[in-house]
Amino acid sequence: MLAAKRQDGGLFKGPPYPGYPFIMIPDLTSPYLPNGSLSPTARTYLQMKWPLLDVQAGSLQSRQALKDARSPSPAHIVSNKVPVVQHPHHVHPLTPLITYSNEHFTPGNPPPHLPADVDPKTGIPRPPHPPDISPYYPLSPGTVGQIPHPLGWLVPQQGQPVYPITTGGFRHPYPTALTVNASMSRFPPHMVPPHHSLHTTGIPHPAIVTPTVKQESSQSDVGSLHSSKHQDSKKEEEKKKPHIKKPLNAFMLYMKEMRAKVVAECTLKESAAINQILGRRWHALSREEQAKYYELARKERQLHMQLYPGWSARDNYVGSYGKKKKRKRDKQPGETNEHSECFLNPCLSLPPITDLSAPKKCRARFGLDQQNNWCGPCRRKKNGARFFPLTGEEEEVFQPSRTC
DNA sequence: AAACCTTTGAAGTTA
DNA sequence: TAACTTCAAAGGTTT
Repeated sequence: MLAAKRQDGGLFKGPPYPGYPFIMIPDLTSPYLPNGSLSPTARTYLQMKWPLLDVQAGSLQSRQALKDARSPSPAHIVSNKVPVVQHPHHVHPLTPLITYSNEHFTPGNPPPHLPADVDPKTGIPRPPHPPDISPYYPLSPGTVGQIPHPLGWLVPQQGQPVYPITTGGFRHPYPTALTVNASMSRFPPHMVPPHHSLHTTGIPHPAIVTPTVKQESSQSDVGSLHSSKHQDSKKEEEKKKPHIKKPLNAFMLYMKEMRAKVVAECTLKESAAINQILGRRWHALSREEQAKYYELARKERQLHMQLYPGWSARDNYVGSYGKKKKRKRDKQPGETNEHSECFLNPCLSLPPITDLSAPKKCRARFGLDQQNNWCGPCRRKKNGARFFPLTGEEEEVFQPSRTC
């Protein structure tokens, strides 16, 4: 219950940036920018994500927003921002938002004169990503209109039934709207039929990961030694149960969109380093820009709730999916990050990070405007922080502390 | 081959 | 209720 309350946006815990709810609440009912135009983010997202999903019957707070979101007629929707083709194995199905127009995410954007990207694997120069097309969707010119909608599982295809009712012959990554509704109406959450590992196209949904054969075999090996019938049946259930991934949070959505761009900008290829850059860029975003992602993340959660009423993040915790507990590498206090030097790369237009291990949780959690909520160590560190007015970005220069 | 690294945020668990 | 933990993505690196 609590989770549901938290997810519906009505009882949001204080967001990292206080401006978020106040910015976004009006946006719930209007995906339009202050200038009156529909924001590309909302435009693309809403057009693609909510054309058909019936969310009005429930009790979520933003029903009206969703209703409104679905309302715009095609004439209202500028199609030039709908370039998306979803690679079934790489793109989250809930990721039409990847279609954001870059123009709205200028912070940290590279200068236009930057050279074309080079594929790190092939060495072949990659064409620059068209501003309207997500870098996650490599499209050849003229193919946009031919490529299935990234939300094909939600969007009607020409000449095809919108929501084919499938039978046991197929597994669906996400249930179609019909099956969603059916499951919602016919089954209590814990009994939602797990028949959604594959889309009607047969393409496995990236958000749903079926345990691998190897995992299953290893489980069965163990089971052969110690299992009882009860344990076997339990494992059978687990085998059948698809792994429904968590909905992406705002930062994850941002990362997904911006990763390719950052990779293209500099020579770094290591995700950990890229993520550090993305984290800094995230903080460099204006609140309005961040708010877009928070809003999208909120809708992701809503949609996820609609699709998987009985799902809980707990389902993905260690043990329920057969993952081994992560091993932790001991990192000595003060140990410098091996990638620090990478941040000297001028392509980042950011100052070098002196101490990458410095925690930022208070800043991340409360934001700069609520420093009174920060823990003591973070406040002290903040006092010693150095600012770089050129980028407007804060750079902390202090000894690492594990306090926060 | 599997875990690690690294980021933020959501949500779960623990004390 | 605060603090802590896990997981979500990504892919090169480490074990």
